[in-house]
Amino acid sequence: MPVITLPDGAKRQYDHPVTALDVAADIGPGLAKAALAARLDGALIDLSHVIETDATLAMVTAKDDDALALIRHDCAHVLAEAVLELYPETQVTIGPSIDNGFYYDFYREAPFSADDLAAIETRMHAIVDRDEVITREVWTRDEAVAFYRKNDEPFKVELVDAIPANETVTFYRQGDFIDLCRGPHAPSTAKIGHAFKLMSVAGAYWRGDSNRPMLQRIYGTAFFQEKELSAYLTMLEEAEKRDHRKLGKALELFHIQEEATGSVFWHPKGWTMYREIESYMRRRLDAANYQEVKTPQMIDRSLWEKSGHWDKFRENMFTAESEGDRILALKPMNCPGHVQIYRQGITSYRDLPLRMAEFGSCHRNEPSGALHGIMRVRAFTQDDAHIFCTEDQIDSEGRAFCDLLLDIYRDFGFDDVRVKFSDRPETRAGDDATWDKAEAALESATNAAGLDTTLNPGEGAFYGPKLEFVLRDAIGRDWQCGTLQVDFVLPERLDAEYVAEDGSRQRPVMLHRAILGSMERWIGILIEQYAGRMPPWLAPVQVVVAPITDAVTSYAAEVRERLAAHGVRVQLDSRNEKISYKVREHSVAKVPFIIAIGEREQQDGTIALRRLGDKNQETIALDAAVSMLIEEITPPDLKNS
RNA sequence: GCUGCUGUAGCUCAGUCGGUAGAGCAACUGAUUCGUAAUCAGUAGGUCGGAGGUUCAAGUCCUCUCAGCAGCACCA
Repeated sequence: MPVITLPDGAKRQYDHPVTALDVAADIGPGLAKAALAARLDGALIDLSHVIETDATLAMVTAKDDDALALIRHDCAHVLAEAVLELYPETQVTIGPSIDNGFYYDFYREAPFSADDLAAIETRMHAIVDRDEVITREVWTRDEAVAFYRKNDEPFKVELVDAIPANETVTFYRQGDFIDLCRGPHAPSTAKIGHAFKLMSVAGAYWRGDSNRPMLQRIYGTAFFQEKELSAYLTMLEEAEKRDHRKLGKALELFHIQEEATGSVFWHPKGWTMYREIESYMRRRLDAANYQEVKTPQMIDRSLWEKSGHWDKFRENMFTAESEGDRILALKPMNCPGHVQIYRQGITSYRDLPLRMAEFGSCHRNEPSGALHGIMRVRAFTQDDAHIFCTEDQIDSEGRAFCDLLLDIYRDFGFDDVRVKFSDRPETRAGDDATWDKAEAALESATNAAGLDTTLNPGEGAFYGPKLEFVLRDAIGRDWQCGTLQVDFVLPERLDAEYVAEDGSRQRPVMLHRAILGSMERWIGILIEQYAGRMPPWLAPVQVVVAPITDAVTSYAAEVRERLAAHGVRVQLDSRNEKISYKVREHSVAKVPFIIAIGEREQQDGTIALRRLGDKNQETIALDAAVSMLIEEITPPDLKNS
């Protein structure tokens, strides 16, 4: 008979099998009421689960980390129940909890409208109020298949069919609704509470396969407390405000228009940022012993055939015609071009590692649905480089790269970087020994750099393993920025070689690497990270000098001159407007420093400085202010030197 | 690319039952010289994304198309 060990180490002995709920009730009625599920020897179970042997047991309540996912999953079932009650012709398929809520995929001819969503949500509240008991049932797989065949639900039949014939499956029933589900679930629908909301409906392919039918996915979110829900919704609103597409327009950084979808028109202010970032990167690359090059925008198809891109990447390549039937392709990548430079002349082992960098403008014909502001475009510039090296140098080059990348990310204000490690895919080039070596080298590079990686099994490129450096945007979307890829294949295909110590000809390894990824995406991420309030060194306009009356304009102009002479991006706002109007306007434009000049400042040779976001201002002697501002706007890599 | 939604002034949006287009902000002009997040007054601004159709009449209804948005798929 079971001995139950509780989290505090206490043991309870029973002379008969008990349910998790029995144990909870034994501990106290409050706990029995609060319990949503339990954890049996670490695994989540229903409260109704019968325990027959010795085990450790912990109750899961709203305080538990897993509890939110649990009620969200419950909520998905309530959503499905509501949909079936309102639209009986609908087929339910799959509905899990996800990071910020849950969804359920439905098959139904007619699309769900916004009004439908409101009606469904209302019905969901009613179902919660009904407090339907949620019960678990164990069926044989064959029973389940027969059930769904009879109901003519092919999607469910497919799910159950995938399970081995002699196994059992579990169903969860609440009211008249029953669904194939692993569980666990809370004991009744009332446990969900009312702090939930349906967010949107959108298409989603059945089983994530674009060749299969499209279902309608209804997204929702749920919390334990109403105020948690409203906090989440407020957070979404705030995130929307820092959307780079809105800010890019509002701050006059760039625009995109119909005639050039997926390409950016950089306005003077946006281009100032762009150039500042490019200059910074150039300094960092110089310091890290990279050599910068520039390769052709269009290259004959024959080179892309050799490199393998024509085969594997043709759909995404733009082409142009010339001289009759000659086909040129706009480069989607810089690597083949770099190999052409590498191949000029003979390379000695003494020249390796050779680090070749390019701010390479690439064109890729991305699917229309993939385009997103300046984050995902068809014309973009990579801070690309290829390191030609020996296999033995992969490790040290990888480390140096990770260090450089982290240092650069830090300079831009990103400390929290997630790294995905993609190892060997099913179909690949190169033998296992080489892969072992490459993977080990990449791993040691990340370890040395102090990076935590998550494994992305089998997601490596066919030519080698890769690291992907991922940042998350304001709206919670992940964007891949940096990458480090080990490549044994391209040097072979494009016949790159070097002369080894013993005089033999050898293949170099190519490390493909980017830090920012694309200039466009990087700037988009920066805008969202800072909500448009760029660090002073990146701000398009760093200082505005605003005279309070005409009488002091000449002194204000002098202040402007002083700053401009030191390379400060400074403007004089001598318009006939009140100082409060100017302060508001330049604050809205997110200028980091506003200098107000009045009679007092003119007389004393001072300035009144106001920092963006501050309510107050300080009066500083002009000389001191100039040197302070110069320090403030100095790019991070040039500070203290 | 797929599903759904959206497209009206530089921006944010309103526009009823089909009856010939409206607000705020921005812009421009004038007045105001005013010490830290919007001074007042006036003026101008639109082939209603594009093409076709229905109608006496289309921003409004229908078809096609382009673009944007959300999600899915894609991102070597």
